[in-house]
Amino acid sequence: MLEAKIKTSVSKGFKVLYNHDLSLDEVVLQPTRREFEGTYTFVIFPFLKVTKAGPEGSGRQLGEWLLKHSADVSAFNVVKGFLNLEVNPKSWVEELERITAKASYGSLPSNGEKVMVEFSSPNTNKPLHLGHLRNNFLGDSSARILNACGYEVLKVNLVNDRGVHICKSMLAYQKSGNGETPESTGLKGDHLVGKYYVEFDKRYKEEVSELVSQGVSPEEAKKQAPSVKEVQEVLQKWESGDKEIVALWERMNNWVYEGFDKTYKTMGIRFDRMYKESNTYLSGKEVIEEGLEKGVFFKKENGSVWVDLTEEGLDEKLVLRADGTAVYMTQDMGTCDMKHKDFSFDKSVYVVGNEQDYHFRVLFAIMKKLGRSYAEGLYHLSYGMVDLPSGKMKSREGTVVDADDLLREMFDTAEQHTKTLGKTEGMSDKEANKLYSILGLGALKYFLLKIDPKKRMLFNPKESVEFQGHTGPFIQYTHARIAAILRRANSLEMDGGFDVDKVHQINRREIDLIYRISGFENVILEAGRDYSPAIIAQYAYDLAKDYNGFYQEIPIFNEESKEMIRFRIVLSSVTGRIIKKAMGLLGIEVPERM
RNA sequence: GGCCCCGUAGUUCAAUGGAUAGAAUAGAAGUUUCCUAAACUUUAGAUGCAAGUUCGAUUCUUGCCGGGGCCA
Repeated sequence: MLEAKIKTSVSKGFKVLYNHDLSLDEVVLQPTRREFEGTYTFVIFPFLKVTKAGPEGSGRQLGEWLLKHSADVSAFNVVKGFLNLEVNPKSWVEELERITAKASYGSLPSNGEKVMVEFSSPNTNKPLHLGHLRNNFLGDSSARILNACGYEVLKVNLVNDRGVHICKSMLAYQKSGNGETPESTGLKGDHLVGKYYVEFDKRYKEEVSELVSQGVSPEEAKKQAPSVKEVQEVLQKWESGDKEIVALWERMNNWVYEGFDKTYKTMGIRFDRMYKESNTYLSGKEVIEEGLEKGVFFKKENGSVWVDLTEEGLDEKLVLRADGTAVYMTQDMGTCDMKHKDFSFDKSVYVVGNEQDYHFRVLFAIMKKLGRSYAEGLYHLSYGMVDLPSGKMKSREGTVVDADDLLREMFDTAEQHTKTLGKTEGMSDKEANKLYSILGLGALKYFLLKIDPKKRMLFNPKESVEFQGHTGPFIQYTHARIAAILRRANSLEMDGGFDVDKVHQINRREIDLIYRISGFENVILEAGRDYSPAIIAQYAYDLAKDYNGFYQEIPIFNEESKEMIRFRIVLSSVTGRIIKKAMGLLGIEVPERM
């Protein structure tokens, strides 16, 4: 708001001084670097042609004009081509007042658009792992951010519940399951099914090495292993609706769903709608027909159907096999239509790893070629892999970090840290456990979300359980500190706001804080535009950092002027509110004490 | 082989084409008669290499080197 006012003034100044129209978007105000006086910096260089003067001269001209005509600018200095503006203390105080009064600060008004966010999308043959966590946290957070940007959001999970992978678990279970159930084993359903998936793989490997020892080439052996054939049989039975197989499939999938539900609940993640691939995998055939009619697709001699995307800079791509069976692209086209029919979205976001970049480029290009009105709104939120210090996670080598284990460890670590610091005093067990969960999840979510989604990241278990420095708990701690301030303020009956006209002087720390606070909504928009929770994460950290600096330097209650105390309480309160809101956008809760 | 992504302090991450490249960790040195020291302050330390575009490049272009991914 303050920034917008100053931008308007700059634009006006350009009109008056140089008779040049400058849109507000062209006026870029960047934060003044620490070593110079000022808050906002306007870079003159790009406009020298308009001002027809040197950088210093132009800066001075504009600075003088602003000083005279803007009530918000109290001083300026020009260094080379940089015009640094200092803001009137009163303007800062008023800015804080405006933000305080706006209960909805941090939630932008509805923009009338709908966005569907698909994420998680697990296979039902094994439990969730660290890679899924990045996906889930990203998807959940992006949905929250888009919602704050004014979109109506629908979170969906498209579960891959069919196919050869689950058949593997089923086959192994048939052979050696002995009627085990989650109840009989005490294992979480997804882990039980995962156990049989591993068992299948073990058996399969044994078969392969057996064949190899008999002189079969490794490549052949992989195809010839009896298990391969058996799994294909199970899959065919499933596809033809074999009662026994379908019943087993349902039973085992239900175990997995129960397991997933628990994990989702622990993570604090919910979906508005579930799609199951068993319901969608046959869709897309009608799109093939349509594409052929429209001449978007073409048939090769063997009957397979292709799309030519060389004009789009891509290849020719198979969309239906010669035998008429679907490939992934087939069902994704169908599902895309289905989703739009269900929700009539303006945007549809797929949170999927970057190994599928090419797939989505093709899918979106096809939907565009088919003339889908919503094709422009399709977006692949592509994220990088999560590596371990030991290298890539590989399920075959057992280096996968299990989600449930990891969550458990985070809670345990939170408990240890908290107890070591003696912070559980006066807390009931229930409160304490709730706190461990908030802190453990906060640390984990923050650790995974603070990094630019697009980038591949390193998950160092040691650093992930760190509660100091650039971490979730650091920010949570700041919130708890503020909460303590507010409790005291409340007990002193000093939390009723302040009188703008009675606050005359504020210092650098306070300015930094208000400046940061006033940038929140722009940050939300930026994060929404870039689909990047990392931007919010960085902001929350900067804000907490600013507050701690303020807190350290300025004793809030030890101050003569009652009005200044009240002002600082409001400043604290607003900061706390925004920390809570920002962390909320990451799906992270903040405690009142810790 | 074709296409895509990534190389920034010892390490993990930042930086709409703008000033002397920011943090965090690890290292060194400090701050608790005072609102929560899970904090704060000080200090040292980096753009893979080579050209080009530009008033100005970590950012854009090209080549090389190194890492990763996708395609059959």
